[in-house]
Amino acid sequence: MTAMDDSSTRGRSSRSTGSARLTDVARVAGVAPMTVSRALNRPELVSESTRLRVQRAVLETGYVPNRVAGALASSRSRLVALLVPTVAHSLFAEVVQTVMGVLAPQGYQVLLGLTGYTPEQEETILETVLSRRPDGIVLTGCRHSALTRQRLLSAKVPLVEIWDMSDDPVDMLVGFSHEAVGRAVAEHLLARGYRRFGLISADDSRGRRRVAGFIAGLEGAGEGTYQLREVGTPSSMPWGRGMSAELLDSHSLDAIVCSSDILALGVLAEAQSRGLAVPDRLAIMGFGDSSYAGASFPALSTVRIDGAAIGLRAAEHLLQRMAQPTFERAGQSQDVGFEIIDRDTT
Amino acid sequence: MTAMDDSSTRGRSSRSTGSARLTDVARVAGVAPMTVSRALNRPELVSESTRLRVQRAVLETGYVPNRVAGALASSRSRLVALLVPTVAHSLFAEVVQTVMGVLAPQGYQVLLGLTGYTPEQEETILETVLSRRPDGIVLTGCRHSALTRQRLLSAKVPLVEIWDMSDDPVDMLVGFSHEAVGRAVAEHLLARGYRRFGLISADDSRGRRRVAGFIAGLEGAGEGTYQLREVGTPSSMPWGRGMSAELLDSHSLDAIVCSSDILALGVLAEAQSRGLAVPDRLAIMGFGDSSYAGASFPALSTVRIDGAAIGLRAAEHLLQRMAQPTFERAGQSQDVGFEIIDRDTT
DNA sequence: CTGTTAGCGCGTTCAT
DNA sequence: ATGAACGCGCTAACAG
Repeated sequence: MTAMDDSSTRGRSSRSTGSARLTDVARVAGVAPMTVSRALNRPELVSESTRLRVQRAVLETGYVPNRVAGALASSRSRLVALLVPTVAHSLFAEVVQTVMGVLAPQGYQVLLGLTGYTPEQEETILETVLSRRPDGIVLTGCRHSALTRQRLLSAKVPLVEIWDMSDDPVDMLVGFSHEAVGRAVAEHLLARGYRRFGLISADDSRGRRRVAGFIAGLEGAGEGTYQLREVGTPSSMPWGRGMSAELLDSHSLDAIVCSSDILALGVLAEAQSRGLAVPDRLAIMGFGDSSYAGASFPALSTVRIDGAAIGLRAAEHLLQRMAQPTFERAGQSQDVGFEIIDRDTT
Repeated sequence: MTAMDDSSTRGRSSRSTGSARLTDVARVAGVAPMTVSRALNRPELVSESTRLRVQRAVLETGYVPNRVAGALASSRSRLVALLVPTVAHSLFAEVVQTVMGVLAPQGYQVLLGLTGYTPEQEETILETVLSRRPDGIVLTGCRHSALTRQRLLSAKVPLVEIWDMSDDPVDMLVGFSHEAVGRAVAEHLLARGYRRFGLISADDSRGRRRVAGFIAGLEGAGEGTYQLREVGTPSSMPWGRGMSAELLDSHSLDAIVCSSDILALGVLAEAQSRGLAVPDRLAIMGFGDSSYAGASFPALSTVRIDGAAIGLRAAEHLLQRMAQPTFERAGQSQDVGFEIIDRDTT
């Protein structure tokens, strides 16, 4: 049914195998190219009969619209850039899932960028991403290099920064404060009587800010001691298990605070193998918990981050702004907060 | 430094804020647009002096190339479509990471598509993806709808199907046989003396084929009984814990086989809370293990899938093919296999 | 409701 | 080593 009609002398010489174009459909349907374009993009502006003829012609030619031409002509790419450090972390994977789940039904496709955890990579990737002229950008974090920030500002594209908090967002912002997380965890654990802490953190800037917040929390209370260890990426259970073993061998600890839930599971494995009662002899605090580890291993405490809510709101803000004809920075922040979940809680 | 030079009368009326174009850079540099294009894309064809003038002009204008125009003019999008069911699963996240890790340094950007687990979604997403004219496609699975397969064939784009095995790949294929996994697990566990099995599988077609392979393995051996349960997506520890609790309440079981490692962790939690020795009283078999759960909880067995190897090879095959000037289907398959990891192994 | 005209910003091709 | 002309496939803007 979709055979290429041989009678149609294709436009130029070497288009040996190229797919059908709008003009091909138009010729087959016996209408002008513009009418085909309308029949496809704004069917309500076209009469029923021609719409049907066009549909038939589309099937007959096997036409697939060329959106790169469309984007160039209309200055609307229907592309959203989504920049996250990694997808190999359940938290960011959750964000990607929800953002795409909202955008895809609205006809937006996602250009994914993996920025790692360094501003340099972010800078490079942002440049290549901007060259696609996306209609919107979702970007993880809000501590950018000067050049990144400048490009963001001059790009005149709706932008949502996520997963962090700042006083002067570039445009829109949905996230939470990492310092606040650290401080809250410190206060929470101190209140429950823990005093000697091990900290296992991934080598990433936001993780370090959570650690800094934690330490500030201890200092503010004038109590508690801590040992800090950094692990490489990607975080994994063996890292958590190995680092906690090292910490427990050399120090007497009440509690271990991890920068992800997967590290916390590794710590749990180590505690179990040592016969340490969790959380009575040793408290274990994770971060994120998008796989709901805490629901299955209730001895695990965690800082629950609602990645789905962040993704959802970011995508919705973006959609709203992309729908507006005039570009204007919003300058609004939304703090979705976090929740410390503990076996004692609820 | 990047101020828009006001003396330059921008081409047309309403480009109030549009970014600089190639012609703008050319004017500032005092050369022809074509020379700027070359200085940027093929610097070796341009004299050192003009190259430097162009570089300066680029900085001065804040020029960011418009790759949608470039793609239209050159018929090379430098875009690779990557279609996976989800990224909220460590296995596919690992594939995404490695594919992007290989492609980004080569100047390719990734258009991500989430197909869920249904051929219908795959069909829809493939259509929108093809409209961007990607230079290559990585697609999960090889059981497509008729329309999908036809579009794939007529798209004339290098394609790698991954994560499955087939006799007649559309183009290139890197994966493993799900039936073989199921059968191997059955034989492995039977050989170790297990007989009464619980199967917890996600509601996905490849998972079902692994289950079918497992059952075929039992029937081939003429031994073993099984109870099957399906869980919803996304898989999570609570699903594993809940389903295994239900199974263990109503049946006397030797072993529980899960369609993912995260389910297996939930089963482990349930076993621990019941005081069941693992794997002596109850064997637990996962699938994937890209978070290396088995390394930290050695009581867990698993079918180890090397998602990184799959992503790596897929990306490399694609790069090679995209570099070739003439399009030609390869028709080659690569079985990367799998490995059953058991506490008894090694 | 439908058609015509005129580019979108760039790379290919050929000339110099 | 550099430039000029042309068109990639589509849509905005206007006309009818």
